[in-house]
Amino acid sequence: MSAARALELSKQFKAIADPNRLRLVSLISSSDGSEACVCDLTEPLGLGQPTVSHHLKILVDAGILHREKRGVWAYYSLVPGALNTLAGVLSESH
Amino acid sequence: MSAARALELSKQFKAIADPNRLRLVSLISSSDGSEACVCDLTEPLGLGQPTVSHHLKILVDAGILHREKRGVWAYYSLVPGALNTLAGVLSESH
DNA sequence: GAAAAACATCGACGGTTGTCAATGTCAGTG
DNA sequence: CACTGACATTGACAACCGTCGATGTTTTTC
Repeated sequence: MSAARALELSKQFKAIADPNRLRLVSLISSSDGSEACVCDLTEPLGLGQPTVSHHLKILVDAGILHREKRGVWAYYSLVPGALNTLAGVLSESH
Repeated sequence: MSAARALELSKQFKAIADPNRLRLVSLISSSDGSEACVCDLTEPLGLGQPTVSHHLKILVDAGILHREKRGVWAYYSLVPGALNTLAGVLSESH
């Protein structure tokens, strides 16, 4: 694996290598319509709203979550295939 | 996903969420006999021996690599199924 | 337009991480 | 037993990370 490819992949793995972000992804994927707004996510995680927004931004920047603003709410959903690509890296060739 | 389970998984993801450790895993899995010693790994990564040993220890502590001392050399290999378990987490239920 | 609600951003703080130089440990060699 | 080579451990340092309180922005409501 090239250094450049490793750096690229590490950015995505870093994004999910946090307990609260793993729970965010899990909560969103199991939500109604596979999407959730920030106000639905703060209480089950026990974190403040700014902290949850911060984590969500990291996941969006890594290409794992998608953000859609509808009215006053921001709805977050999984980017199709993003996690599967990472899963493929971990299971290939061994 | 429970907070405890998320914490447990995040420790393993943190272990591979580093470009040099991703390359270590890749180098080892593609090595002859699927194992390698430290002296084989320092040069392709361009890192010092203590740094490589440090990264390898993190991967061993996370249950991703196995360490076997034979004479003066320490041989590192993949723990069977460890990466596949992580891959399963990323591809289940969505 | 004022007020409220949802969310983002900023600044700051302790804790963690990746790297290196120096040193320690242990097995093999002569 | 002294020496060498492979590796682990320690200590130190800058950089980064997760969290929070405070504040800014935007949309809806009255």
